[in-house]
Amino acid sequence: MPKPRVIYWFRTDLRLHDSPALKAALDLKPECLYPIWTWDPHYVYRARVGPNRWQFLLDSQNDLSASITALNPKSKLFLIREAPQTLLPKLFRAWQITHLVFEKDTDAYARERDDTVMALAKKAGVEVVVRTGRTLYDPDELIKFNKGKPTMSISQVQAAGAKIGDIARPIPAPKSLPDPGNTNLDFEQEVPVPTPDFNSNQRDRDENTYSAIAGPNGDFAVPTLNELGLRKPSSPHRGGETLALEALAKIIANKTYTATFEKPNTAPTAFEPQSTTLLSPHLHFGSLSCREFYWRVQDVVSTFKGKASQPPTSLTGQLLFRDMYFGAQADMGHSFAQTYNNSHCRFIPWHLPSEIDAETGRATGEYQTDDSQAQEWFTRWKYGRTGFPWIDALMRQLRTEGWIHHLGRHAVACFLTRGGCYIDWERGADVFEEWLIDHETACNVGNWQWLSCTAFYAQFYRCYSPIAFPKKTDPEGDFVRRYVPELERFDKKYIYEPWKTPIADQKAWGCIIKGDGTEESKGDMHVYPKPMFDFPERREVCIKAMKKAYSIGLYGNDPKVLDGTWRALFDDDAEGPTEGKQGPPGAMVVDEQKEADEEEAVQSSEQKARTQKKKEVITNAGQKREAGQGTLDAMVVRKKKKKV
DNA sequence: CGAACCGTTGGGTTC
DNA sequence: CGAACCCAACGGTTC
Repeated sequence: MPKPRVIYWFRTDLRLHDSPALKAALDLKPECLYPIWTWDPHYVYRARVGPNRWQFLLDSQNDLSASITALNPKSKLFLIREAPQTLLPKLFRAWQITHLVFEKDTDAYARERDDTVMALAKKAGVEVVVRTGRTLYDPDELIKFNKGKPTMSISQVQAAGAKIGDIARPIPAPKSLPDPGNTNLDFEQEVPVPTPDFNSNQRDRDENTYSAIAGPNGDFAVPTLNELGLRKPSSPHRGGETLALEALAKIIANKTYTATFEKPNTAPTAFEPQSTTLLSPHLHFGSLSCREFYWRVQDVVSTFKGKASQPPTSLTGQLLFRDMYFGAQADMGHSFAQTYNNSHCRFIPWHLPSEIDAETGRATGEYQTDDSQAQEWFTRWKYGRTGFPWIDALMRQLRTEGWIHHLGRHAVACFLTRGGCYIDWERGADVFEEWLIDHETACNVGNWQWLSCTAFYAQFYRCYSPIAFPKKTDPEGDFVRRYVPELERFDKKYIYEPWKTPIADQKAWGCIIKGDGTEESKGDMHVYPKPMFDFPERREVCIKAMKKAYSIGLYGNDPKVLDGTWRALFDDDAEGPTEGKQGPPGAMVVDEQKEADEEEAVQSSEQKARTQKKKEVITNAGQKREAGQGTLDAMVVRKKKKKV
């Protein structure tokens, strides 16, 4: 038997401590171990990732690479710039690999990717070793012990978890690592096609990370933000296992905080420091193990002299919610992240619905602008110009720092969907995906469904007020003053509703409340927009619309949703794109043939204008661009035409 | 089977 | 000022 030559494939497990998969690799007693990262074009071009999360990823990779080198000066994180599906078979041959080891990943794309890679490994005679480590429980096990169904409530997770058994204690980081073998790459690099590039709006120059397979210096280095062509990151939150373990230690040192933490009682208005742990981005990239977190907390709780908090509100409870969302996503795959064809997501006729590729049934990443006012509200929401200081402060904090408090996320999500704009939760999820440094598809999508009352939660009459809610924890308005500095000098009486401020006071406090957020400040006088709608009025409209949608009771996989006949069930004057003749022909699907027929049949100039408007494609940045070559639209069109 | 109760995180009024 | 209660009312689970 030849001695094992092992590739350890790092993905969302950028750490050395508590890695069951890395332990499995070392247990093989390999002759050589290659710690690698495959620079996947799916992540570079297809996922929405802003500069702040890129920075966090590169931080995490660089820190891990340094830690590997500290254990073995010959080793590092070998970063190889090619899609894993084409790269790995070539590596198997070039390095005479016997084993491929990685941590299980149940994300929809990751499953497909790993299935492909496992088939290729089998073909190459390479043994694959997979270990669970990303969540407290294996999501597939959770489903199995939840009667084969997705975990949709925390009690289901707790019941299934009790059947699975104890959560494993963390594994210490290895004290040494085997040498890598030769690192020859005597094969051709397959350079990916960079279009469509969903991250083009994140760049201010060309992306150039595929210039050479082992990087511009041939040293397998982690790419730089410069190579990625990214705009400058603005977040103060930085990544890496070293920082993660330091941050955890600091939290654990405060025994009262750790043992009595109750999420609903933490303040979303707190900043410097924030009221929650901010460990979520480390959990996402795997620079912190969830079991390390769980047991360090549990050990404090079990020796705590006072009354400790309990799941689901306690710190460990937060990890259970994470597992719940993974257990839901793992069962539903791609359909989990969209309404269309989702068996567990309620259908609500929101504005700005996702465009669906009729062939695959999957969201294309684009959306339909059914209503110009909703589009304007969406853009104002995204860029923090709604005229509601609480909402705007949160969205500005999100954009610049990449992190906001969980309850702040509730506030902006409720406002965008069922409690204000009546805009599709998928639009909000897209923005969070782009800007959050802790973006985790399962948790992000799950929480957007929760807040929009389309899954996990149904009490839509409980609605967050952008005025009353922040007042509870921040009557002075310090949070708003920090992130909406033009209102810094406003009296606390008006800080959450500045449009009520007398003109004389507006002038005295240096900010005029007027316009829609597009107006420039004049001299030393700032301008802050008027609220974009009357909130109590919108709340009433939304609750009424939600009540109607609930009574109709469709889910995303209902035949009426799939074929578009849902329209007949909703009133023409209700919220949402419900107007039978004016709306897109089939559910959220744009049927190209029908669209073309309609175009030909256009008679009035009014209709003509509308048809032309539909041809504009709105990017995830809310910027209009021409639909054409290089867009996902174009790709889909090509695919369809080929079939015809 | 129906009623009661519960669900991590609402707002407003009353006491 | 904090706790208790109502508002108008969801689905899922328990009894």
